[in-house]
Amino acid sequence: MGAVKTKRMPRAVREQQMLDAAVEIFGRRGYMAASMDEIAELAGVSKPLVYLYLNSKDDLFTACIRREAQALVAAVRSGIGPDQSADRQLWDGLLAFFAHTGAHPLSWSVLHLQARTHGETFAAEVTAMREEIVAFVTQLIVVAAREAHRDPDLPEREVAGLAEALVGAAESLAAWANASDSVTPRQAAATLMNFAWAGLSDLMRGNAWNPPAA
Amino acid sequence: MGAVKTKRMPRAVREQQMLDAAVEIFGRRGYMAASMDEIAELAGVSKPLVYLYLNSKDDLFTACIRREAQALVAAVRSGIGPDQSADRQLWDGLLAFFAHTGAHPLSWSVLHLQARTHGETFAAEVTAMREEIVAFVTQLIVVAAREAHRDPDLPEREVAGLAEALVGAAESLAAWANASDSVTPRQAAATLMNFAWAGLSDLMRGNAWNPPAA
Amino acid sequence: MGAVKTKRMPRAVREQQMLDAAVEIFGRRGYMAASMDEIAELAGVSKPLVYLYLNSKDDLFTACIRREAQALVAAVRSGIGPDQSADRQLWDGLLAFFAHTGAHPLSWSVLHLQARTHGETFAAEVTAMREEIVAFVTQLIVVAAREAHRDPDLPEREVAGLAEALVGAAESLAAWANASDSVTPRQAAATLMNFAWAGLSDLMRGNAWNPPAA
Amino acid sequence: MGAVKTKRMPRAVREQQMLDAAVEIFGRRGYMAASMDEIAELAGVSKPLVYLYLNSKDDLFTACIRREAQALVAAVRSGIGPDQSADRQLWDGLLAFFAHTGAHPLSWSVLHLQARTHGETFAAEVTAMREEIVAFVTQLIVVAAREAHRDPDLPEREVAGLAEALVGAAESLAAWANASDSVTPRQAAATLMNFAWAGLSDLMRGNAWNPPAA
DNA sequence: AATGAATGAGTCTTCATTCAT
DNA sequence: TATGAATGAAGACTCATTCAT
Repeated sequence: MGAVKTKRMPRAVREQQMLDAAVEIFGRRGYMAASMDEIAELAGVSKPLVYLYLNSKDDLFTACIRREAQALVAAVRSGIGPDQSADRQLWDGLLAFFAHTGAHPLSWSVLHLQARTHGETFAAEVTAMREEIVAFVTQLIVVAAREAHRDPDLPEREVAGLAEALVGAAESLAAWANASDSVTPRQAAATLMNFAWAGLSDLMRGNAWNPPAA
Repeated sequence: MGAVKTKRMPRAVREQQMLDAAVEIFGRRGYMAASMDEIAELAGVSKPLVYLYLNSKDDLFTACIRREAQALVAAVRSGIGPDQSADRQLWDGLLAFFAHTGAHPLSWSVLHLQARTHGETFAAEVTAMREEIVAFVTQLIVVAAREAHRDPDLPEREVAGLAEALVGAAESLAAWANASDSVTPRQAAATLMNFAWAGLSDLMRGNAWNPPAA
Repeated sequence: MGAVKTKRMPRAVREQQMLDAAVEIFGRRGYMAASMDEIAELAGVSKPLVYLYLNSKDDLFTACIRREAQALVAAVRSGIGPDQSADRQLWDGLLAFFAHTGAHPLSWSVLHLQARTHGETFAAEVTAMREEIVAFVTQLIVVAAREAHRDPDLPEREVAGLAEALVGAAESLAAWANASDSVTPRQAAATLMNFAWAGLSDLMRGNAWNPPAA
Repeated sequence: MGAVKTKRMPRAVREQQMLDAAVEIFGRRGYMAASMDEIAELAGVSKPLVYLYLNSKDDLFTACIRREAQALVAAVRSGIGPDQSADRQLWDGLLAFFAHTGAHPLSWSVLHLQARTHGETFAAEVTAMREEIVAFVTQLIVVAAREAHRDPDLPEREVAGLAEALVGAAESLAAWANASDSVTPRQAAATLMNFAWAGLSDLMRGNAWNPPAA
C-alpha cells in the first residue's frame, strides 16, 4: 500500500506522498493515536525527512486539513453551474459533496471528525472552509426566497440557522452513506433535497421534490 | 474547580466524582490527549484509586459514555408527552435535547465527538443510543404520515434517510448553539422544526411551522 | 480453592491460613510477581490483616521459607531410623525427601527456586536448612567409609564436595520427578542410590545397589 | 562499571552491549526485579534505544537466555575431543562446563536460576539447551556401557534418570564452586567424576577415578 | 536529498503499604 | 479481631523530535 520506494524525488512530489500517507493515518487512527513513525513508513521515507519538509506533527496535520479542505471545496464548486436555479444549484452541490466524501472517506474523516476533536487551532482551520460553504448555502436560500417573492425577508438569524441545519444534515448523511456503502451519492442527495426543500409536511401530502434527470 | 478535598467517601459517591471529572477532561481534551493524572487530580483523588474503581482508561471512558448516553436519553424521554401529536412530540423532544446538550456541553462533546473518533468499541456504545433515537424519530415520521392519510406509505429506506438527516441536523445544531451561546434551546428547536417540518419551499411561501405557547 | 470465609478465628489459625496461601502464590508466581492482594484474597482475609500478622511482604516470604524448610527437614528426619546402616539411612532419607517434595511441589518451588533467586537474605534462610542436610550426608559418608575400614580417611574437602554433589543431584531429581509425574519417589530414590552408591563403573559391570524390600 | 559513554555505534555492537548489561542485571536481580532503567543505564544508552533494538523486557530476556545458552553449549562442545573414550569425554566436558560457568557466573545465574523461575516460556528456552546436554550425557553412558560389555543394556528410563542426576549434580556443583571461590574447575570436575564414575562404594574401597594429566 | 542512531519527557498501570474505623 | 478507603513510588513502554553524516 505504501508508495513504492523510489529514491531522490523532487521535494514537491515527496511532500504530496507524505500528505497522502498522513491523511490516511490521521483519518484511520485519529490525530493523537497517529504516529509519525507509521506515517513516515507508509510514505516510504525516513522520519527526519518528514520533519525536514513538514516541520512538526502539528504542521503536518494542519497541512493535511488545508489540502483536503481545499480539495473538497473545489470539488463542490466545480459541480455547480452558476446560472442555474437555486434548488438546482443546491442539488448539484450536494451531489458533488456526497460524491467527493464517498470517494475519499479518510479525507472526510480528517475534516469532519479528527480536525474538530483536537483543539481550537485545528478546528478553526476547518471552520474556515465550513463557513464558506454555509455562506454559500445561506445566499442560496436568500436568493430562492427572493425568487419566490417572499416578503418580508426571512430574518437573518433564521436563515443562518437553516443553513447550518442543512449543512449539518448533509455532513451527517455523508457519514451515514459511507457507513452503509449501498447508499449512492444520488440517493443521499435526493433524501436531503426532499427533506430540506419540500419539508416533511409536504412529503406527507405527497409533494416530493423531484431530482433533475441524470 | 476540582472537587474540594474530602476524605473517606463511600465508593459509589467517589465513583460519580471520578466520572464527573473524566467527562470534563475527556470532553475538553479528547480521549487520547486526556491523561489519567489530570482526571484523578480534578476528581480530587489519587490515580490508584481511579484504577481501583474504574479499572482502566478504556473502561473509564466507556463508563462515561454509558452514563452520559443514558442521561441524555432520559432527559429527552422525560420531555415528551406520549399522547401528543407527532409534531408536538418532535418539538418537545428537540427542546429537551437542546436544553440538555446546552446544559452539559462537555458531556455532549464526549458523546458526539470523542466517542465516535476513537475506535469501533466506543463508537458502538454511542451508536446504540443513537439508534434508539433514530428509531423513535422514524416511528414519529411514519405515524405522522398515517395521520396525514398519506398513501401509499413512504418507502422504508426513504424514511430511514429522513430520520437520519433530522437527527444529524439536530446534532449539528446542538454544536452550533453551544458555540454561539446566544442561541437558546427554543430557537434551535424552532429552527429545526421549521426546516424539517415545513421545509424550505413552504418557508418561502410564508408557511412556517408554529411552536406551541411556552 | 480459597479458604471458606469464616470470621473471627484465633490468630494462630489465621496465620497458618495466610502462610498456606502465601506458599501457594509464591510457589506459583515467584516472589516478585506474587501480589499481596492475591495472597490476601486466597487466604480469605483483608490485606490489612495480613500486614497486622505478618508485617511485610519480606517477612511473609521469610515466614513461608522457615515453615516449609522445617517441614521438609522434619519429614526427612522422621523417615530415618538412627540405628540403621549408612546406606540404609541414606535410602530412607531420600525416600522421605522425594515423597515430601512430590506431595508439596509448591513448597518445594519456594525453597528450591524462589528463595534462592531473590536476594541473599532469603537464600541464607534456605542455606541454613541445606547445610544441615549436607552435614548429615557428610557424616553419613564418613561413617560409611570408617565402616568399610577405608584408610586413610577421605580428605575433608573431598567429602564436602561429594555430599554437595549428592544433595544437588537429589534436588535436581526432585524437580525432574515432579515434572513428569509418572516417576515415583521410590524410582527417584533408587536411581540416585545406584548412581551415588554404586557409581557408573559398577553399574556397567552389572553391580547395582539393591533397595531393601518395601 | 557501565560501558564508557561512546556515541553512535553500529546497531550490532550496541545490541551486544545491551545484552551484556542485561545478563548482568538479570543475573544479579532476577527477571522481575531487574528494571529496564538500570539495564539501559549500565549499557550506557537511553531506554528507548533498548526498546527499539530489543523490543520488550520479555524479548530482551529471551535474547539473553539464547545467547548465553549457545555460548555455554559452544564452550562445552569445543572442550571435547570426539575420538576420546567415554570417561575422558565426560571429564573434558565437565572441565569446560565448570570453567565456563565459573568465568561467567551471572550468565550461569540467568540460565540456571532466573530463566527457570519465571514462566514456562523462558524455562522452555533453557530446557532446549539442557536436553541437548542430557542427551549427550545419556549417549555417553550407553556407549560406555557397551564398551564395558555390559549385558543386557541398562533400561532406558534408568539411563535417563542417571543422566539427569549427573547433570543435576553438575549444575549444583557449579553453584557450589562459584560460591566458595577457592574451588577450581579441576577440583569440581574431579569430585564429580569420582562421585559419578567410581561411585561411593568404590571410593570407600580406595578405588578412585583418576583424572588424566593436565 | 536523505537517513541511521539516539533521547527527554510523559503515559498507563501496578504494588506494597497505611489510615480511620 | 477485622476492613473499606486511600496513596507514594516506581516500572514498562511510546512518541515527537534531533544530531551527525
